[in-house]
Amino acid sequence: MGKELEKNYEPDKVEKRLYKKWLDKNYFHAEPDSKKKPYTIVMPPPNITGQLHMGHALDNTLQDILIRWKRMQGFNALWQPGTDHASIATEVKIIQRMKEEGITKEDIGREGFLKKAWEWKDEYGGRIISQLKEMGSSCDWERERFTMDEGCSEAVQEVFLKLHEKGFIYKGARIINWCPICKTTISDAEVEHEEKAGSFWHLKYPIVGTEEFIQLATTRPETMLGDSAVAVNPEDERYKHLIGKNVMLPFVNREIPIISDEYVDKDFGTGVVKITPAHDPNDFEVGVRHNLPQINVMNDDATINELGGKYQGMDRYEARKTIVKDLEELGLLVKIEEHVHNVGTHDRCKTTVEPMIKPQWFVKMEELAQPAINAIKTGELKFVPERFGKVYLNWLENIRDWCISRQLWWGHRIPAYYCDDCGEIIVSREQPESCKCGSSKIRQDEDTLDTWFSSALWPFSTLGWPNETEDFKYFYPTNTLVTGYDIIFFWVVRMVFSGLEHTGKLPFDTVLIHGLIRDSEGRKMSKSLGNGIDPLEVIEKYGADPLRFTLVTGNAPGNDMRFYWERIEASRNFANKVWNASRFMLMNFEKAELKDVQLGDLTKADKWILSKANTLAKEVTDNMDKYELGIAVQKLYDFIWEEFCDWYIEMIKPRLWNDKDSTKPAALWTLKTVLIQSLKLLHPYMPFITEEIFCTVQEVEESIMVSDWPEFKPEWAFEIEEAEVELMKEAIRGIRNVRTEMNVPPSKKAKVIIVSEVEKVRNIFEASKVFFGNLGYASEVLIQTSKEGIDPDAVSVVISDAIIYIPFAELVEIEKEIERLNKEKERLNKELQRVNGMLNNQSFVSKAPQAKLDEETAKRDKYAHMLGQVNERLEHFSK
RNA sequence: GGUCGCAUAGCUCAGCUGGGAGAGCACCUGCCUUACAAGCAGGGGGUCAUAGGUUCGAGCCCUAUUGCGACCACCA
Repeated sequence: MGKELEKNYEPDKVEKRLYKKWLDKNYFHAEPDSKKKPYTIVMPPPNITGQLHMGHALDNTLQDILIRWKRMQGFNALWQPGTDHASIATEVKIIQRMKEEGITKEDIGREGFLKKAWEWKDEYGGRIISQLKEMGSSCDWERERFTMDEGCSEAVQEVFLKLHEKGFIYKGARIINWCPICKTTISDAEVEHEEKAGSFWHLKYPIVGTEEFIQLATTRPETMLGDSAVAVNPEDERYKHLIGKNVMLPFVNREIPIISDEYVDKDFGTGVVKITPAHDPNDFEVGVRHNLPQINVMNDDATINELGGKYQGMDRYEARKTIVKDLEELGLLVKIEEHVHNVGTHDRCKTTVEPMIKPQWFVKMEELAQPAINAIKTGELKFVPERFGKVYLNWLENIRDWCISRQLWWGHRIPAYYCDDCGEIIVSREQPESCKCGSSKIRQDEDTLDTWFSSALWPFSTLGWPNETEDFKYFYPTNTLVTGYDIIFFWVVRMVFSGLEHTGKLPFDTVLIHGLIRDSEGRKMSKSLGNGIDPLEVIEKYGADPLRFTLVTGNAPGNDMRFYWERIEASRNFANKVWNASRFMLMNFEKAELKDVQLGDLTKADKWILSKANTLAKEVTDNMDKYELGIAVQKLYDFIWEEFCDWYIEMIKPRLWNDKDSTKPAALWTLKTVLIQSLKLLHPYMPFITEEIFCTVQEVEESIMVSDWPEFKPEWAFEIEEAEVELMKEAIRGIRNVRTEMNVPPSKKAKVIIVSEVEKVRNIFEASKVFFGNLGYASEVLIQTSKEGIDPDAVSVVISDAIIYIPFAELVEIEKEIERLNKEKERLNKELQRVNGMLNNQSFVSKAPQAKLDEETAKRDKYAHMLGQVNERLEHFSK
């Protein structure tokens, strides 16, 4: 053991070196191996435009913990990484950059644009990957994939063709969400509903052939240009007589019918609704039921088109203002009310979405959703925490057809071709030479697919599907999916039904959901607020281990977490604690020879800590099995800091510093064994520091990450010794406590006399005399059967089955001692009262389990005995 | 409108199948004890939101209420 460690742990000196070592040794790589059980996690692919943020840091920390743990458990662990082309997000960014250069998409055309996009990908795609590496992520980088690489694109084509063939993909003119800024359709999932203050305009339309008007209310008066009916509820007595009549639509002078439809709520507004099938999803449905014309009055940029008469060319909001003004002039505006309503906005650019009718490609969802619904109902698919299963189920049960075509260039181009002569639509892998009508004027659909169409296939496209590769057969289905609750709809749902449909298997069995990292005030971290904490900054200042540790500490799955630098510091302090415990060990090993040590050579203290470490391994594993990482990490923290450092290391110092002590080798062996065990358990959470210490202590190159995960060993279970050491700790705590209360400085040593009538107890203290010197500031320890010969005025501590006298050389204030004893008496009385309350309760005695009964009975005896001792002491002082 | 979550120490949060309220930070006291002052020892501080109920026993289960928060939703 010639190696030494620095006084403080300095992450920047070790992290890069260790990560490189892991890569060089190829530890992260997994190959199919029929002799081992696979464990697979597929990484949610970050966008190529992305920069590492706290969300990624959390997501990847959780995955790395699981994968490192399973790898150590002996699984053939594969963490499959990659990136997402993120069609719209990337395209927007590229356009922005082109704008700075004064170029538009149209200037350079589709091909030119795609060239730029790939350049972008080459430039930025690797950035987030290298940032993930700084986190310590143990992904199999050799397998890094991209949603638009050849294999993934093949999968996309295959799925499109298959779904089309089965009739699940269709093209139709339906109402879709249109973003007038991005100039593309978006899916329902991409629409965010925001409450906005608006107005409710009450208008009246003249009824044809009468002098009457019908009054209605709308939040979007400009859509009147596209009205094709006015609807009332069939049961509404006020309007029954008007059904079937026509109204004259102002400005466009179109006669439209008054119809009746259940959709209209009699009690809302005036009970009359204008119907605009081309610009409202509900009106669209009404229109279909009543066979109304669909009149699209807007251009793609949401300006009014040629059907809008004099309003042509105006932006939708400008048209709104002008139309309201014009209606007012005609006396057709009744009133304006304040009105708060939900407005659909595009989640990316926050532009108000315009519903429009356009021919688009859709995936028919109802039938595809069914197996995904069953999977959660049968329990085959599990969410952690469970409640997110409801969110998932609710979405699937109310699912609508998925609009998958996008008017973008960056993405998978739809494999559909049109014959210019006969209008035939041909879905095929390659561009057909000619149409069956004989024409060769064939062109491909201009649109690309929703970016989630390819991510939906990610768990199997990355493993080689649609080809039956060895990887696919071995690693698929994957096991755990780790992601945030914000993309359950976008991604999780779609992976599940896609996996079931195309591979016949669930893509994973468990979805571990985590929350958001918020700022210290609980706000979402966002660019516009500028309140984001850069994980790379945390790593630079404190290291990756403290960051990872912080992200899993004190958090339950699915809950949001606030970020505090203080918490990072606390984790850093813990890392440093581990570091220094290891330093302590190394320093002592330098001066000693490690002999062969058998379990029989161990002292009670050794057995106590070994037994505790053994239990710890079991508990941590159990917690991790249940994905309770926050609890597991808390147990590790408490064990290492309190039990191992504060108690065990302090207990063995006298043995280590005394070369003549025959138990010194046992202490060294235990120290090392328990430290190594702790490091292994801690490794998934803090990979770097544990590796550095492990290799230094073991003087090996072989990594801790490929060592065996500790398992519970029956031969390490020492219940009796555990109880004995706990008794000794109780005595020492009592002594320290009294000394502080009596204001005795640590430098003042004092004699300690332990009196017990129980032989077993005396033996325990006899065997642990040595600890009282350095832990209890004792100058001398006497153990006796009776209090004979002890200064009756000495300060005393009553513990289970013993009383400890400390005759300080100086006089202590007797009042203080009496006060202290009285407090203790009060405490014991309260405890006794509680226990007696239970034991005297007939229903408790008859109904509580025997174990609980025994436990409480034992406590009663113990407290009663202690109380007797305390009373005896008090009697003495009252004389 | 619907669904779900949260309410526990000054702050931020844990608390697994119901069985004597925990951590980190902050605060108070005393210690530079040869692994660590990024530390050691000791301490104060909680009607577990409110009201009922189930139970021998409730922070935990049930019901209602209040206050936050999230998500979903076609009231024009």
